[in-house]
Amino acid sequence: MSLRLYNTLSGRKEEFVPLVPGKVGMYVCGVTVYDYCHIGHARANIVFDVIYRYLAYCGYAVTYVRNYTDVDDKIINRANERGIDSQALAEEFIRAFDEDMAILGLKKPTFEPRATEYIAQIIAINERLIDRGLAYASAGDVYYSVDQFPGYLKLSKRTMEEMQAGARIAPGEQKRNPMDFALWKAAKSGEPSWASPWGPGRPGWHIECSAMSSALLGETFDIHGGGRDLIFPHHENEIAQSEGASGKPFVKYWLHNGFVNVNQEKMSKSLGNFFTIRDILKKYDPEVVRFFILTAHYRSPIDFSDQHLEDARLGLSRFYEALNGADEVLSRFPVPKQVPCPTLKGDEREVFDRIEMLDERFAEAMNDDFNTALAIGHLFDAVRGVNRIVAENRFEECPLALAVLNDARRKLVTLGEVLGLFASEPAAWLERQKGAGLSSMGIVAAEIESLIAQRLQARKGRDFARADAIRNDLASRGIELLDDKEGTSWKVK
RNA sequence: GGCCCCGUCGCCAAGUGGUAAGGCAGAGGUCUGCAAAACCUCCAUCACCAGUUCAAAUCUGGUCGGGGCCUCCA
Repeated sequence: MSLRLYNTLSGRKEEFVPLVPGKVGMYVCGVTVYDYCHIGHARANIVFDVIYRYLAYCGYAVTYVRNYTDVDDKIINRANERGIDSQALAEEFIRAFDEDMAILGLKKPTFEPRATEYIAQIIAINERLIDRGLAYASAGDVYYSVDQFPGYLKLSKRTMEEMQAGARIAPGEQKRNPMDFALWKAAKSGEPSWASPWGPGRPGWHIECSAMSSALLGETFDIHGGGRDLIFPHHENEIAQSEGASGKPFVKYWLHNGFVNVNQEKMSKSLGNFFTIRDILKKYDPEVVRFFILTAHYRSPIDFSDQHLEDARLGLSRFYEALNGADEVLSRFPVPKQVPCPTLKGDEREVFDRIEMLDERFAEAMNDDFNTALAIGHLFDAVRGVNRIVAENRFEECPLALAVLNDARRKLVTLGEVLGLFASEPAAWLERQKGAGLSSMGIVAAEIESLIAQRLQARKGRDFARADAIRNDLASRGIELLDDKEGTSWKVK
């Protein structure tokens, strides 16, 4: 059973064969740091975080590079608006990005280079492209001559005619072809600049990724990822630059994640309908956001809405409730060395087998182009298995059930970690949810506890009308009471 | 205008040739003083039409509906 992934370049799923056995070089386009990240960035970064984790789980030594583009028109414009230095602005949003990603539970990539640290390499690629006749200097700018690169548009699968037919590009005065793009821009006053053979200037948009990826991963590497919207022009231009300069294939597998929509409409900066990660985290647990994103396949569009996040919260709670239930049992019963079960029932066997098979089924799903939605479906099966074993409560006569329960718990946590999920202590996570729910409902725990005590008295006196009145009152305020042998607990509905 | 994607149960969502995963919601049952939670059982033939095939949600053509790219954007 091998990993297959959808390669945008070929337009189909392919078996993953790394260039060097056992190793993977992966580059993912990070952010241009001029503003806070939105939920679309969250999706892209979470998706590739999971891909990174899964490749490592499969035993690959992964070198993961995710860049910061810290020099760009937008950064300069925004800095000028605020009257501050563009490098200071970039620093501010690099920090914000790091904070957001940390809260969302992202693992740190192997390298997080910044464009401005690679100016020398950028200039070297420019020179190389000019030498090879693929680029030309013009009035302090350098442009890529797309006519000279035969493979241009092979990633986005379009033709020059198609592009130009609908293009709203005004031919720049210095460009030979309106499709040509800037590799280097001559400095204007008030802009950051570096010395170059063409005079002071700064890099164009796409060149920084070609420079950083080749410096850290080599001229050819395995996986390059990013959002769909980067296919054209960004990744197309990266190919032209990198392959033009090296004469070698640039990337073996191109992976692109789908968009986040808001109310069925694409969320984008230009439409202004975007939510920042910070806004969302005021309302939702970061793990709920991650769970929501991973319940759909990474290439499908997902629709962001309160309802869908609420659904995700319920789904994730189900996992933590089950883990918590397992913990309670396991804290009461030691897992025995010998695990006989003299009276194993047929359907019990089935439950145990499904848990036994969990790793394989998970891997099978993930091996099919990182199908996290299917993988989570399998994990839900294990949840039902755990709940069932706990409900059966046959640990005295069937120690095997305890061993399987322990096994299931361990597997859920291990596989969950591949997805970046279930890292919290279940009891603590559930407590946090209760706390967060309460603060938005204007009720305090002490009041609930007091009402529970009153209800207990009523029940003792068999005054069930009174007891039920209290329960209904709480229910109408969003608090659910749960009676069991140990007493009464509560949770936020 | 050119190119491309999508349309699966009330909602979300897997499934790309062999007879529809999973979650939420719903119905019935077990448990319970009654509930809740949990467990058990039930709950879709895949927008529409016409083809290809022994066999199609999955392939082809068409229709309708939704969305994207061609411009900064994850």
